[in-house]
Amino acid sequence: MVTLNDVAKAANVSKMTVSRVINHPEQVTDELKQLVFKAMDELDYHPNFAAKALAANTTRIIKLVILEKVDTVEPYYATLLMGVAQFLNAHQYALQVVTQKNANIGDCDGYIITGARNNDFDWIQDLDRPIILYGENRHNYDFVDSDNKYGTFLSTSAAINDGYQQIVFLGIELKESFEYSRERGYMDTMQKSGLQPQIVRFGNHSSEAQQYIQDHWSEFKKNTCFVCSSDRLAIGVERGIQKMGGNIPEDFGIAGFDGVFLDQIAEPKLTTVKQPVMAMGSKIAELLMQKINQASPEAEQNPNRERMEVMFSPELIRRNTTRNYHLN
Amino acid sequence: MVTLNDVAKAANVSKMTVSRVINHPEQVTDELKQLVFKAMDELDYHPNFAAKALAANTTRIIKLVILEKVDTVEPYYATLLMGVAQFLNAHQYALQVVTQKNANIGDCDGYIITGARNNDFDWIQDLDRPIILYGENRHNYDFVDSDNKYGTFLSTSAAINDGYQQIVFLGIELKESFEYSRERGYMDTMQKSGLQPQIVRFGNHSSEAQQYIQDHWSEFKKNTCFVCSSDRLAIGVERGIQKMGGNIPEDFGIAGFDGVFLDQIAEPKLTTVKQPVMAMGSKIAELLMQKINQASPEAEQNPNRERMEVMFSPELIRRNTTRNYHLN
DNA sequence: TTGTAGGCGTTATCAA
DNA sequence: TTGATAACGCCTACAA
Repeated sequence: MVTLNDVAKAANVSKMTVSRVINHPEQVTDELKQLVFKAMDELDYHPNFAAKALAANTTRIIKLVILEKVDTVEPYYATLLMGVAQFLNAHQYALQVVTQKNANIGDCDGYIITGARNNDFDWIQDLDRPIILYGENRHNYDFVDSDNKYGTFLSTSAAINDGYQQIVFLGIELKESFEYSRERGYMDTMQKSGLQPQIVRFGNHSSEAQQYIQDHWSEFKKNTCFVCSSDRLAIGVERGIQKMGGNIPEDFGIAGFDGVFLDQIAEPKLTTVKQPVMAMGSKIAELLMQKINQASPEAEQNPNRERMEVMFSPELIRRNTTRNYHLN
Repeated sequence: MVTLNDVAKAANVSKMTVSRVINHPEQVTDELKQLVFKAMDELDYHPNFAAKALAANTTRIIKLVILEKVDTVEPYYATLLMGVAQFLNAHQYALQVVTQKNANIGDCDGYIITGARNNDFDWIQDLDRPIILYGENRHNYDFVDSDNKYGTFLSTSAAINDGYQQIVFLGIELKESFEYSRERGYMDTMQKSGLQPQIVRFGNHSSEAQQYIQDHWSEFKKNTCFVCSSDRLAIGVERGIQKMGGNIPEDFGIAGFDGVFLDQIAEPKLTTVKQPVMAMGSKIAELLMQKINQASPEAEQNPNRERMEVMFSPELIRRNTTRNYHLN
């Protein structure tokens, strides 16, 4: 294993100079820097993760907390994780994937929390390291999310432009921030267009949405679009319409939300609001590292400090469940 | 932070004794052990990951290599990862999730490799740490997998017992070990029952399976069961049958393979061969740690050493795409 | 601007 | 069986 010392010898300097070239390059003359870089290169030097952590009295470990029942684990976690991992790897941080149950075993430098519901915040509050949440929240925690309101604005206004007359919103029966934002995006867009909003809500299961469509089939005139708060619901709607013999997308349109995996599984493939999950994962890691590096007890306590909220713009992917897919 | 030293003082012993209590308890008298345990407990001592790694000249990092295009990432990865993470966390190992591209950045103690295809083995061969693969292979690497042959034995023989007359196997067009095993399980079971096997193969996409069903609809008599090599294919079959107006499960049965996520998304829900993905994840981690702890250059080189192959028995989940779901 | 000394928490080695 | 010492690779603090 190549160490600082080896590089130092090769470059004919002390190991502190090498260390400085890495961590405080501005304190070293260009001349020496060149020598050191050359030596590092030739020896293929890679800093030792553990030694770094030990000396700095940090762990260089980030915990990714998944607050969902294990058997429910949504497919987007895999993608989110890839994004997180990418950034972390590049900055020599290791990852620990945990559930709430075993989250307190062992130390770490910071937390990424996903799937947090309102009743999780008691627990989250007790964590004593920097935290970034995946998902907007009303508890004043820093977060990264896609712009949920803008997302349903996109799908709702597309439905309007496509000429659907009746536009129904299928929401998730959950008193969570992201759901409110999605409903708001729909409401605002409808109102601006002078259209009558109509919202129904279910648990996030395709079967409930399907059942709803079948039970209320007579209420839907041709030329109706269903704007959904998730692809799961959208798939249920699609099945319900197919079962009742409705024509997609000519007479009935469907727009989903999420754009991870499920939208591709559906047939016809879903028009959906796609979240850039991978990029969001990287951003979360980036923000967390930023917080870790600035971390000071005062800063953390300061009620006036600015809250970090990063919203990614989702994108409307037009596919085969809304009319003008041929424009795509 | 509580260190070995703190515990040692509290227990009135040297820190080496404390260290031994943790790592070589058989070398310490019961008397002292009790004292040390008590002190550790009272102080809530947790060993320092980085210090351990530094002293032992290891990294205590395991790389999980995902060899798939990022946008394809299958949902089961999330579940597998939870299994791996669970074991690793319990043993103070950290995880690094990487793709092939960035797998060589930074050191590690071992590799877990998933999604390896035949053309990946050139690269895998160059890795110089213990390796466990997820998935059987013909390259003599240690692996954990579900018993693929047994899996299709289960689904095929259930189809026979359910009284389906014609039993068609839909395979994945891939020259990979797992696919051969699944086809073999079907073939053997058919032959033993004196039935005529019939195999067709596609890329692993639901649309291809659906198309096949529609194109060949006239060839399938009522009382046919489609045994599939993946839930993706099974979903396609289900759609094809529905489109053609076939009756599931009375006239046409479907059995999938995998049992992660997709089987639940289908409607009717799929009868499928479920792999215990979470448990397999834990087992992979366990085997890898075992290898790491025994690791010696000779052992690794020894061509006679026993290959580790752990097969998990999958389970047939009877749901609504085969006849006797009411038995469930 | 550069170098020296000491310490981070743990473990292997050797001595008692 | 137990304890003292040195080492792992890096970084901070201080000295030159």
